[in-house]
Amino acid sequence: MLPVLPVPDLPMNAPYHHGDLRAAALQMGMERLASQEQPDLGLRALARDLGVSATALYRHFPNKDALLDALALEGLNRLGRNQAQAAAQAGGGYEGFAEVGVTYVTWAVENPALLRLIYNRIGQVDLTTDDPTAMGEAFHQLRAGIAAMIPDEMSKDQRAAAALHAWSLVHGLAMLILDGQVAYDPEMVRKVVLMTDFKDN
Amino acid sequence: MLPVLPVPDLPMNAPYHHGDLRAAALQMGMERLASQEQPDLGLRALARDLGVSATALYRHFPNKDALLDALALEGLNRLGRNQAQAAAQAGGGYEGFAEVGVTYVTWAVENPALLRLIYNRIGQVDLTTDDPTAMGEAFHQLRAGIAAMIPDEMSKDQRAAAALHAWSLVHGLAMLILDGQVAYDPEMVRKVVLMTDFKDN
DNA sequence: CTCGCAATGTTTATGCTGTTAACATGCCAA
DNA sequence: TTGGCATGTTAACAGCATAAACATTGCGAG
Repeated sequence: MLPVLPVPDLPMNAPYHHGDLRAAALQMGMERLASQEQPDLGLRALARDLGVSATALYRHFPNKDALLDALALEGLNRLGRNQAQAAAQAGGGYEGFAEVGVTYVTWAVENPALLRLIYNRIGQVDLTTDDPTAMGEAFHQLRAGIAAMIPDEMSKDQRAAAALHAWSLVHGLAMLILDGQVAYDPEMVRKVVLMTDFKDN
Repeated sequence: MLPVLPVPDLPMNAPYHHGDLRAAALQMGMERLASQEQPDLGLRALARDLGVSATALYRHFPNKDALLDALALEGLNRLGRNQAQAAAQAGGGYEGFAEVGVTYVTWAVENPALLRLIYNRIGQVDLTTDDPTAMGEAFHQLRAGIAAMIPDEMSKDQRAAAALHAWSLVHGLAMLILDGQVAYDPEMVRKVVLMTDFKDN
């Protein structure tokens, strides 16, 4: 009794085969990226894991780049939320500033392929796409999250320089770690981040 | 009189077709990298430009990765020499430190594909290769060039942290510029680099 | 001087990739 | 109920790295 019969009315059991592929592709793509180091995906392998034909994805994405852009945008939103949350939780001043920086590096270490994908894709966004401002908007949010920790009493130019300094520092440190040039160590990250001088030069 | 006859003893006139391919491949590869943004090479295109068959390169390199590794190593040596020269020319102290940092970013802006190739390749060097220490040695030289500008009176730990800070900062800034996140401006670079505080925290 | 071998280059072939076109299926609206 | 549109599949193409078999060249030993 209680046989498991296929219910055609409920698309939740089979969400993609005749349901919401694209969402499934994006989710599977994110899982793939989460479990590997390099941001190389491969349409055929992805379709195979989805139990779908290789060319089915072309009904939902014009090409591979569009799929990767969508994944990069999702990753960028996650990163932006992560930074905003860290900025909100952290106290003000120098200590909080370091906390946000450590958060960025930690996220990068935990999501290497996603971080790489974000910066790989952002450089070559086609502004003629249907949603041209999405990427730029998400990056603006990331910058805002970083800039939130800069002391208020600084001049506008100084604030911009400080924000760029902070971004460059944590991004470079993250990249060096991801590329295997330096081992990840939260203590070391904090120490390195705290070597920033907000005084005017 | 004085006819230009083919001198078979001098391989300089036709260096590759029956001469020194491999050297020609590396040279052509470097030229290719110098004239483009992305470090994607393509064996077939390279062989075509060399006027040689697609598979001819396999007589001199076990595979594409080996070719790219060789190019990355050459690029790393150039970068290391560039930094060493800058460290030697620059005065000591804070100002000289900034000069070396600006030099790194400038070189990266002028050699985008090469810088990307270096950091792409270094992460996955196979230590079982015939020359395992070449890459590590070149990177050690680069680190030494950066560390040369750190004040002498600092403790060993502080020196290490300061060197890592400097490397992360300039590398991250260079990457953000190469990825189109921030426009290149030498003044801005110098200002950002000078926001480093060597005092102990 | 010549013969033979090793180094070097070419041709052919294999399996991978992204991508397109032609064909099939299924759901929803008129 | 039926026609059309969204979605999926199959077949095919070009380009990629790579391997195997074949061709050629040049150099060194006899």
